Amino acid sequence: MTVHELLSARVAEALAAAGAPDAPPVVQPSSKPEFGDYQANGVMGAAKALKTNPRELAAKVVAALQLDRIADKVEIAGPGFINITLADSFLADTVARQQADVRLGCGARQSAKVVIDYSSPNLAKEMHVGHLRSTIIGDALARVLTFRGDHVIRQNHVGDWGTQFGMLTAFLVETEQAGRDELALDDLEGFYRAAKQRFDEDAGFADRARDYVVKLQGGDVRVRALWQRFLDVSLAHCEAVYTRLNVQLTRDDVMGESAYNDDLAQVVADLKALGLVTEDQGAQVVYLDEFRNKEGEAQAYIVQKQDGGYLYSTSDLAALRYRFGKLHANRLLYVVDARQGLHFQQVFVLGRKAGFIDGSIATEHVAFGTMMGEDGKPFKTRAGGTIKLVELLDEAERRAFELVSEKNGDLPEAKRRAIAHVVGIGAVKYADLSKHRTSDYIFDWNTMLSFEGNTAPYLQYAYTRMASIFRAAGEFDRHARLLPAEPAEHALALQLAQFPDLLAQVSAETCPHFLCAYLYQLATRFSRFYEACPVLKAEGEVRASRLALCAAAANTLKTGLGLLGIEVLDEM
RNA sequence: GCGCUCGUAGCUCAACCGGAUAGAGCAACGGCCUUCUAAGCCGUAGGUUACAGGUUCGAUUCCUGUCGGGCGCGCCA
Repeated sequence: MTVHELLSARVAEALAAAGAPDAPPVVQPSSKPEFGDYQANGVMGAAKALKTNPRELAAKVVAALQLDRIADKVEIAGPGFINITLADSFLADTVARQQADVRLGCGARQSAKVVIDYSSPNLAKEMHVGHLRSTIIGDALARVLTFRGDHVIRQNHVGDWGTQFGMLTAFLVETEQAGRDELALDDLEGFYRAAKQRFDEDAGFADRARDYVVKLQGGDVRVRALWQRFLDVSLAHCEAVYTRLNVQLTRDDVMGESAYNDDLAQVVADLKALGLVTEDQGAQVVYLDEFRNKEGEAQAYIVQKQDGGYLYSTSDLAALRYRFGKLHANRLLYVVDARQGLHFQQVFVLGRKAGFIDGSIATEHVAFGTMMGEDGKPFKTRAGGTIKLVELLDEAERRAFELVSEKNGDLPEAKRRAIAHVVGIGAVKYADLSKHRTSDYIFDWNTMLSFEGNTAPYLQYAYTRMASIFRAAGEFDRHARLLPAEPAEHALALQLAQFPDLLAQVSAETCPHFLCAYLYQLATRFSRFYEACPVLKAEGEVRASRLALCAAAANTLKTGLGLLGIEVLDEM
């Protein structure tokens, strides 16, 4: 049982004993240090329901509250808040128990089978900064859920199908026949641009491209082979980016649009059999009552074009059915741009209506904001293009290398390069993960590549301070008895004890920024402890306790950053 | 036109589903390295939470309206 669960249960019992059996306890970490460690706000609501005086009810609740050996102090404040200060010994025991557990107290719960759809780049082009959010938010969620004991299945729903692949394969044939090596596939972006230009300028080529689409989707062996070659190159590029970003996606996780090609006709046939489909102007359309506007007009959801072709609306239905029926998931997460919100609502509603999924499965669109430019308008470079992801990572590592050379120039260059990699990539990822995912995303080199304040390097720096202490200390007992007597020690121990509750929140709300905020607070509390409480200069059991507290902090910080896909360093 | 979403310090962002005096970082100003890494710590200043109503003990949070940004709405994904 976590600290929050324990306190909630005890306050609920006390409320029941005081005559409010069904009142929610509303326990949460205190908003200010003066209010103790936790506050229970449920009394006011309960008093209102019972039509009694909240202060009097609070007194009854406090009298009934069983927190022996848990809390040091329980006070009533304001209109009926109950402020709880936890006992140092309780915090010490809680932290010690967590540290003895590989899951840091986050396991032992009912696990779910969760499919997470994330990253999902279009393989026609190189990955650009717009792919960052889905990739790292999804990866962090996959790690957190796995850590908590869920069975996570990653699905990289790459864009590997559709009209542009006809154009690209046709162009591949052309360039090779012409022996134009300068258009080799190692520059995917340039290759795409050249193909697009050719498509726009030459009607003959455009016709050939359209013919290739038909051949590709019809299973033509030669065109399929060209297509496969293109995909191999593009996927290799993605994998290089994933490796560099420390993102746990492999080729085994790829389940692209093309994988559902053979199911699409069946999806439409099933929808028709259920009487859900209407033909309109030659297209097969589903109208859903759930999406009517005030005039009573239903939103159209096209599942088949008038030329017989299918759309992503169809393949998403096929994927939905696959993830439920074949993968047997009971939770589906789609880490996709918020602009597709309506689309996913339609997919979920229609999928349920068509029986592709049932009520036992949770479907969640883990939406994130649109990337904007520094002027607050939709993002574009001066040339109207996009910034490649590798360019961002190059710049991040370059700046980090400059900084580490300035701060710690005595280190050998290879070491500084290695540090710059971890710091630079960490900064980029943290800058993104630390923002609420639903807010629009402003792309800015400086804020994204900052190394001060609430940034990954700050957290990594705190870790190096811990590591430095361990180096100087030599052998010590990581599990020595904790005696968090000083305020800074108490605050740090409290923070550590809250780790399981925090991860539960991240899992429930699918919000990695909660974890960032937690780790920042952890690092801050450690830094204060570091300033206020000498470790190596202390003696006897105090020294042993502080070393063990550092060890617990280091373990939690490293684990937490690891769940964000961010590495730590022993020195930087 | 309809729908979704957002509007918080000069800037970038929080605020744990209605709780106490709205918190951080950056930028500004002032302190702290002979002592475990100063990428740090401490302090000062900075707010009519876009605006107007409403709901109640209590609203950044919920409801209505207005203004403003972004996005989405039948054959791209």
